[in-house]
Amino acid sequence: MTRPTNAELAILNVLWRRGRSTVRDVHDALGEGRQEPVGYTTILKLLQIMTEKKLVKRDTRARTHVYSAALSEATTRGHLLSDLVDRAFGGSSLALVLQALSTTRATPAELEQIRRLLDERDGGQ
Amino acid sequence: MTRPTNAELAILNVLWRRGRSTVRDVHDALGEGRQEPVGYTTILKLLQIMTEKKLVKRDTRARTHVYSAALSEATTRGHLLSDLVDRAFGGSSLALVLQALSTTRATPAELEQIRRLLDERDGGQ
DNA sequence: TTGACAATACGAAGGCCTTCGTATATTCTC
DNA sequence: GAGAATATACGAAGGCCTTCGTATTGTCAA
Repeated sequence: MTRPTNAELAILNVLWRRGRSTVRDVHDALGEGRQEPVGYTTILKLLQIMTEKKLVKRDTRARTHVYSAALSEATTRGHLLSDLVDRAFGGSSLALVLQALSTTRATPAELEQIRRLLDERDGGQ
Repeated sequence: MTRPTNAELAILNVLWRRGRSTVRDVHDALGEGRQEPVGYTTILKLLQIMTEKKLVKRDTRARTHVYSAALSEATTRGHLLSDLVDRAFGGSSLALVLQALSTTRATPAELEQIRRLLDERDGGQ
C-alpha cells in the first residue's frame, strides 16, 4: 500500500532487473557508475525497512538473506502514476497522458506503437 | 528547480485555480470539504517556505500579503512527470505513456482526443 | 483611544527518510 | 583452532516536511 520512496525505488529497480538478490548484489549494482556510492549497511537497513513495509520479500533460510520485489514493476508503476494523477492532475489520467504526449519527444515508430495500443483499447470498449 | 512536496502541491492547486490569493483564501479553499482542516498558521508557514524556494511569488505591498504560483500548472506537471520518468520508468517517457494508457479507463471521445494530438505531432516530425 | 480582531514572524516538536558506525554472530582460510 | 572477512541487527544523527503555539504588530470600530 505504501508508495516506495526515492531510495527504495532505486533498490526496487535493481531487484526488478536482477531478480532475487543479496544485499551485496544490490549494493554493487547501485555502486556501478556512481560518483558517490552508498554504504553497504545503508542498503541493508533500507532492505530491512522495506521488508517491514512489505515492499520486498526476504528469504532468510541461508545466513545471507535473499531479497526480491514484492510487487511487479508494472504494478508499482501503476501505483505511482495514479498517485501523481491524484496529486497533480486533478484525478484525470487523460490529462496526464496528454501532458506526457505533448512534452515527450517520440519517434514515428513510438507514435505508431501508441496508436496500436489505442486501437486495441477501442476494440475493448 | 525544486519539486513541490505534497502539501505544497495542494496549495499550488489552489493558486492555479483561484489566481492571486491571500493566506486566508488558500486556507479556506483547502478547508472546504475536508474532514481534517489544517490550521491557518500552517498554511502561512508553508507559503513562507514556498516563497524562499521560489515556488510562489509574494506581493507584500499591503499588510495582507498576496501569493501567486511562480510556475504554470503545465510547467510543474511537466517537471513532475519527467521526475517520475527518471525515477520509475528508466528515463523512457514512452514507457510512461504506454503504462498510463494501458491502465486508464478512457472513453472513445478521449481516445479520439489522444489520436488528434498524435496526428499533430506526426506533422511536426 | 482602546479593545477586539486579524495578519505575519518565528521557534520548535514529531515524523519520516537516508545515512552510517558499531556490536555481534557466522563462515572461511591457513 | 585463530584470525580475517562477511553477515545481520540496531541505534542514532541530520535533514526535510508538516504541524501548530505563541509573540508581535497592524487595523478598525465603538
